[in-house]
Amino acid sequence: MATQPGDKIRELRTKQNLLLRQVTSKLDVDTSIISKMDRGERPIKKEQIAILADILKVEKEELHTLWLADQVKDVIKDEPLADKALKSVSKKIKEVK
Amino acid sequence: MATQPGDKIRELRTKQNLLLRQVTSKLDVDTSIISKMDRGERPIKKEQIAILADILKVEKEELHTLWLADQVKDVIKDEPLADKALKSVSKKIKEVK
DNA sequence: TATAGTCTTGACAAATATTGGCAAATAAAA
DNA sequence: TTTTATTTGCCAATATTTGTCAAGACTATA
Repeated sequence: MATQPGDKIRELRTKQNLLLRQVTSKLDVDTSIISKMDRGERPIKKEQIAILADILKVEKEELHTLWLADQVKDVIKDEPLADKALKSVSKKIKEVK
Repeated sequence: MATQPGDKIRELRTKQNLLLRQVTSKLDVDTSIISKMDRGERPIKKEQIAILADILKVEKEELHTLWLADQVKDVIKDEPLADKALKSVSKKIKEVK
């Protein structure tokens, strides 16, 4: 299963036999950018997620959650205190609700 | 209780009757910067956390966890899917262990 | 092998964001 | 009030991010 947004995007694209070029046209970037986004070499912008979900006929929410988790992972990777920090944030979120 | 690193730093500093100027000397930045960091107007760098913990005689880990949580919060704030994303990241972390 | 189509890579410039310093304004203390 | 401490807004320097381009690699087909 795809756990990174890039993997998911590639998976969806290839399954639907879409070329990079066909995706870029709506996303308004060069094919090379998408190629890189696919492989996690370039970050994906939040606005692009919505467009991609549209093109690839997948729930925006699914892709967006994947993207958001990836953003978080970027912050806490290599951090020994990651677990503590995550718990504290989760707790704080609940309090707000 | 202080939940943001800035609040904590200010709390510690004032309790110990330290002036901004006295903190800046070891941190090598202008007082205005620390004033801003205190109030969350400027981000605090990771390296500065260790120095601050030193100056303020507090556990590095405590300050660092606070800082990390703040970084995460920055990413997920205003995100309706925050909770889902956080859970998925937590899960992923455990798997790695 | 040759060719055409697709994808990947790296270098580059432009745009954007981040940084800290300074000086003036404000607040607090004496 | 005078002095000291903190805050604020703005600036220039620096760093990061962005997308484009062109060249190279890969794949399939004839």
